[in-house]
Amino acid sequence: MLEAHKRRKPRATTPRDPERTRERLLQAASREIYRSGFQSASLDTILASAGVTKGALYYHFKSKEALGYAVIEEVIAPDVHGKWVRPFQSVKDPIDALIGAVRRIPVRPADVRGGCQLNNLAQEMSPLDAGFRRRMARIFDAWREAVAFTLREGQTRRSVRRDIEPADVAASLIAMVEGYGSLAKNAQDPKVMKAGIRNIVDWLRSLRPPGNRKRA
Amino acid sequence: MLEAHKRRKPRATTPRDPERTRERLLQAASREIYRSGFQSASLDTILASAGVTKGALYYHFKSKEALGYAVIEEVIAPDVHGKWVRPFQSVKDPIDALIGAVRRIPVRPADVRGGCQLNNLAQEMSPLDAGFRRRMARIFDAWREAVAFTLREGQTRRSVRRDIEPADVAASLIAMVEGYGSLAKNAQDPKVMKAGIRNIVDWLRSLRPPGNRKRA
DNA sequence: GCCAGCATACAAACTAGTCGGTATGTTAGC
DNA sequence: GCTAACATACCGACTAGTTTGTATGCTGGC
Repeated sequence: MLEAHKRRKPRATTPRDPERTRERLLQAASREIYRSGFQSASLDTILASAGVTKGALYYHFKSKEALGYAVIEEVIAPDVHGKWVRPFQSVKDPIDALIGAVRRIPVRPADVRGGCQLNNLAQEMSPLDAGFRRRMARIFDAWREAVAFTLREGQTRRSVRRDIEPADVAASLIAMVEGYGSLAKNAQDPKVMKAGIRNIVDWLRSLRPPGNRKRA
Repeated sequence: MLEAHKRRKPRATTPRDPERTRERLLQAASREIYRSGFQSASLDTILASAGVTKGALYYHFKSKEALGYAVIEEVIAPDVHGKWVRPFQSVKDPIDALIGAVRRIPVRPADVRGGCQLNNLAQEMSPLDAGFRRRMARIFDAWREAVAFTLREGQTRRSVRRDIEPADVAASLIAMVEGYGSLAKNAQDPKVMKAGIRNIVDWLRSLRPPGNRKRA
């Protein structure tokens, strides 16, 4: 503390770019929450990872809770939307589309070990904070509704069995995806997730109308 | 400190009962971990709930981590064993037995909101602590093996379809149970869990050999 | 000059864990 | 049977560190 004169700022990053700073905070928070959970996520870790300090954080977000809400709305929700909602907005064969989405679930070791970010946070925070819970419930609802929608459409086009209830099937699909994700996360083993995906795919195939089976 | 003579101990509880003290600590820890997760579980809260102080805790357990391990081995493991392993050790009809176990899943609001204790802890701690992970992986393995075992037995007795792979079906069952549990926990709604249970039961019925269907 | 956009310093509360002390229980020697 | 010596079980204050959040200070661009 003797040399009080070294006032040289590193200035490695862009001098002033509030939007970028905010985005860096969001991404850093998302990573740290993914690793440690929300409650145990340390603001200091987030700040170090984002390369800013407390002042920047509390300029852009009024509390840790608000930062968490923003991560849900601006990071997690768009991610789920891009993987499980948008792909089904216009589709030829719903079963093919669902199988494709299931097959696109990441199965790299790091992904399997970390689990599903939405499910992680939902498990941790749903009983503890209504703000978290509601925001994530909206994401789950949109997910389920998108899957049910494409199944209903498939039923009218005779590419999906008509003796199944789209809403129930959609819920089952999500439950199996998250359930297998949980098992694989505990096992810390991509093979568990891959086996789960195969089971889900087989089950999805069984939803085609009889006589309309494509492959084995 | 002036009146050094009042040496009357309240003695409301049993004067000295180390086993009981240990058990109270375990139960209190289990409750607090169930509510807040392991990382955010406060030792002070556990101690207040158990009615003892730090000395007692660190006499019986050498660290918070050790306390967590003990909760898994002495609280969670026996619970899962009693619900998902013992019931299948000798059974007439595996499908009936599995349906019974699924139907016995607690669906009271408090249970649904809190979620499955094993799954909660597995989700939180598996990527963070190998000791936790291994202990819980053993529980999941025993669960899956018990279900697969009873399915295999059913196959030899012609009460279970022979074109299914017991290990896969067992994993699917667990994935669905935990997956629906997750959805219901986020929704904070027993109806979600009840609907999931109905779906699981229907799926279990489809595992009977053709022509051996019992009820509708 | 002014103020948005941060950095810095600090506060208050909480964390796991340690440590000296103490009361109770058990055993050994006589 | 009495007591010294020791072991067990537990208390509660204390430490060192971490937590979120606040209050203030600085700085560059318009």
